Amino acid sequence: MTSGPLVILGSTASGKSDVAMALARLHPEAELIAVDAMQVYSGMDIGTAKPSWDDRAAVQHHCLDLVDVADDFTVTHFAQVAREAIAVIESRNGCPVLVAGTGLYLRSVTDPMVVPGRWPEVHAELEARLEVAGVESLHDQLVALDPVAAARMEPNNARRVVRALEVVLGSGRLFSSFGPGLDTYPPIRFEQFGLRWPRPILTDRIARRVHRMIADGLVAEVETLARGPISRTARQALGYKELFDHLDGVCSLDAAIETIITRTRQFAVRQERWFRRDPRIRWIDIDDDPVATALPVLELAWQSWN
RNA sequence: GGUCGAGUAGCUCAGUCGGCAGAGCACACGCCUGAAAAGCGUGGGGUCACCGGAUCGACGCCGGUCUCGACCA
Repeated sequence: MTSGPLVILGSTASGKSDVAMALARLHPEAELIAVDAMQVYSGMDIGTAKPSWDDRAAVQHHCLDLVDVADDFTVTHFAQVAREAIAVIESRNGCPVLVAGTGLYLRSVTDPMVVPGRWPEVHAELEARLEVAGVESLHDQLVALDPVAAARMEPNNARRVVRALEVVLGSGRLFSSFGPGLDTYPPIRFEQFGLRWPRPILTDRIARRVHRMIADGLVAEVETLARGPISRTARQALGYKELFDHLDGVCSLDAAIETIITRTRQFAVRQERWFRRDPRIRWIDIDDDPVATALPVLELAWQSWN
């Protein structure tokens, strides 16, 4: 059986970074690629649980700090950078190991995804129509133009309806004609391992981690960001948007922390739901020490890979 | 001790004239193609504090009990 680069994936607080670091320390040729929609922002370190500077000095990391917090960021940009990183690592006989928490970003790297282009003027016009005419009107038009795409989304999901119409009107092609969709899982060269926890234990880990982030100075980090411009993409990061609210006087610090914990828990569940649909993932069940449990499994895979 | 108010889903609370028990959040399940830590859909869940009464019929009306809060003593 041929196998390719390893992917270590899991929800937030699943311990995937620790496991990846432990694996990389055993294999000097390993280089880590962070597949994470928020760790691409420089200046957002504590709240995104970015690898420490010590870890980054010990093991080569990629796809961290790609852009300034003032910039928007997209899947396509990520896919491009990550694919380049993989190519560079392999060209010097290194071994890329993807550490993934953002499902869509991971698919954009591992799968042959064709993401349609952008048509900003069409998009702006659709947003304007959304204001006056409402989602139903736009969805009706999508049903008429691209029934397949329309059937794949909730009529109420304005963001997706607008995007699909943007592509149809802008490209002259059907939105549904771009790639097979996310619900097909073709064979790929990546070997994916998922870290899976009993939910109550993960919930507890999340709460403890949020409190540790606060103790580590997350509020000060957010205060620093609040002084400068920040993109809508970065602004919505968990732990940041709630503390922006707190700093604006919307809620107390304790209330903000409770909200962060709740939303992070919900996010972790959404990550699990995304990943568990992918039949290509091999799951490692953990209920205590992620490194001790997962490392032997990954070592086996590593041996058959190299 | 007295007066008034409150008690309804895990939480915060709506519930009109007595006529099938509701919302938001939480939770569970699902979706996802240039914002994805984003955006959306579906669902489960009730001794309407308790006991009794009048009524064809009570969360609602009458009597009593308990708990909480405010005020008065």
